[in-house]
Amino acid sequence: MRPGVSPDIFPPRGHEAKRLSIVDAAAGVFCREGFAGANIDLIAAEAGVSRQTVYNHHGDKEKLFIAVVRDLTERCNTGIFATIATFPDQPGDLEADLIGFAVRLNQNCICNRDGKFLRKLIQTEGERYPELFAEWREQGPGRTWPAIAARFARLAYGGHLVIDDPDVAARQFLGLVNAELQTTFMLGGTPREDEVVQSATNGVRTFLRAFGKRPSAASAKKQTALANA
Amino acid sequence: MRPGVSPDIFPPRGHEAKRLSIVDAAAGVFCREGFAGANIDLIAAEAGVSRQTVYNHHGDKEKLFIAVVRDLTERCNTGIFATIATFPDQPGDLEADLIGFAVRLNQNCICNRDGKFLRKLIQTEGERYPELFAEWREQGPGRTWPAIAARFARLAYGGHLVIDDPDVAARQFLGLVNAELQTTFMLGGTPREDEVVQSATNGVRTFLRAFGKRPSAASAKKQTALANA
DNA sequence: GACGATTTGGACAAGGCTGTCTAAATTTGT
DNA sequence: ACAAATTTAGACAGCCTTGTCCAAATCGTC
Repeated sequence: MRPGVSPDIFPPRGHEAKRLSIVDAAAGVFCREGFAGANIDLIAAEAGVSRQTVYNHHGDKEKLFIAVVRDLTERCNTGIFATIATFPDQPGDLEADLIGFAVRLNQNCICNRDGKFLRKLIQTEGERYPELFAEWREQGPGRTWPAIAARFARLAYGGHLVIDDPDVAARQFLGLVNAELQTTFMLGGTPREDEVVQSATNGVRTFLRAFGKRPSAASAKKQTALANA
Repeated sequence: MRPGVSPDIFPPRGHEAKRLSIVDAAAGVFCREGFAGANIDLIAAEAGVSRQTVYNHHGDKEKLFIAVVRDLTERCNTGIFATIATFPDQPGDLEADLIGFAVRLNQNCICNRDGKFLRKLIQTEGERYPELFAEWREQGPGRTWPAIAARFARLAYGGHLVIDDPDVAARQFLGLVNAELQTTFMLGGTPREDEVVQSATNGVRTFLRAFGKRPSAASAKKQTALANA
C-alpha cells in the first residue's frame, strides 16, 4: 500500500509462477483437445491449481487461449532468433555448417514443445482468430524469414553461394531440410534426432547442388557466367 | 423380396444421395469446428437433412467422422493417381513440363476442397484415431510417394535427370514446389493460382539446378536456356 | 392410387461444461 | 505473529449437446 513499493509487479512470485503453470497446462490441453474440447477443469488439474484460480488469472476460456498463443509466439520467436544468430557467416565446411544450422533450427525451434504446440494451434484454430494469427504472422515468419534470407544473402555476397533471390532461397532451404519430416509433422509426431539429421543432410546437399559454387574447376568462365546470372 | 432383384444396392438412389450430402456437410463442419466443436444439428442443417436422418445413416458422431475421413482419403487418392498419370515421361521442355505437373498436383489434389479438408482433419484429429490415420498413411503417402519416385527414376534412367536416390528426390521436389505456400497452408488458406505457379516455377528451377543434366559443354542451346533461368 | 420404406420435426432424458458465488483455508510480506 | 491478499473446494444456475423415441408426412415404386 505504501507508495513507491513494487509499483507494478505487486503480486510477488507465487502468483506469476501459477500464471505460468496455468498457461503451460492450457497449451497442452488446447493442443490435445482443440479449443472446443478443452476442459477448464482439466487444465486446472494439470496445472495443479483450482479452477477458480484459472478464472482469477485469465478471466475466461477465450482470454486464456489468447494468452497461450501470445506466450508461445514470443518464446518461439526468441528461440528462433537465438538460433539464427548461430548461422554460419564465415563457413569453414559450408555443408557441415549448414547441416548443423538446420538441425539446430529443427531441434530448438520446430520440434521442441513450444514449436509443436504453436504450430498445432495455428493449424487448428487459425481461422477462428484472424487478427491474433495475423499478429503471429507478422512477428513470426514476417521477421524470421527475412532474417534468414539476409544471412544467405551475406553468404552469397561473400562468394560462398550463388543466389538470385535470397528470399526464395531461404524458403527453399527450409522446405528442403524439412522435406522428409512432413508426414511426421502432419500427424503431430516428433521426428527422432537421426531423422532430423538425415533430412537436413539430404536437404543441404541438394541445396548446395543448386546454390553452391560449382566445384567443377574445369571451366572458370562457366562459374563467372553463372555468378552473373 | 423376390430373389434376384437388386441384391446389394437395395436402397435406391435418394438414399445414397443423402448419405453423400451428409458426409460432405460433415467434412466442412468437422474442419471448421473440430471434432469436439462439431454440432450434429449444424451438420444436418448444412446437409439439408433432419438430425434423425444423420443418425439413421451413420449411427453416431464418431462413426460419422470415420466415414468422412475414409471418403476423403479415397477421393484424394484417386485424384492424386490421376494426376501422377500426367507426369512427363517423354519431356519436351522438362522445366515447363515439371512446372505444369507441380501446378496440376497442387490445384487438383492439395488445394482443392477434399485435399484441404483431409489435411486439416489429419492435423487436427490425427492423434485421436491412430489406426484410422495409419490407414491413411499407408494408402496415401505410402503409395503416392513411391509412385512419384518411380517417375523421377524413369526420367533419370532416360538421361534427363541426375538422381542418386529417387525417393529423396521426390520428397524434395514436393518440398521445393510448395516452399512458398507453407504459411498459407498453415493458416488453412487457399493460395491464389498465380502463387501456386510462382512457387512451382521457383521450386522446379532450383530442382533442375540440383538434379538437371549439367550443361557440361554438351549442347549450346541448353546452356543459354539455363543461363537465362 | 396404394403400399412399404424413408424422412421429418419435435419432445425428451442424461450428462457435460462454463462461469459465478461463497466461506474457509492458506500463503505472503512485514 | 499479524493482516492482507490469494487460493481452494464445493455448490449452483444456465446453457448446450448427444442420442433416443414416436407419430405424422413424404417419397419411390408397383
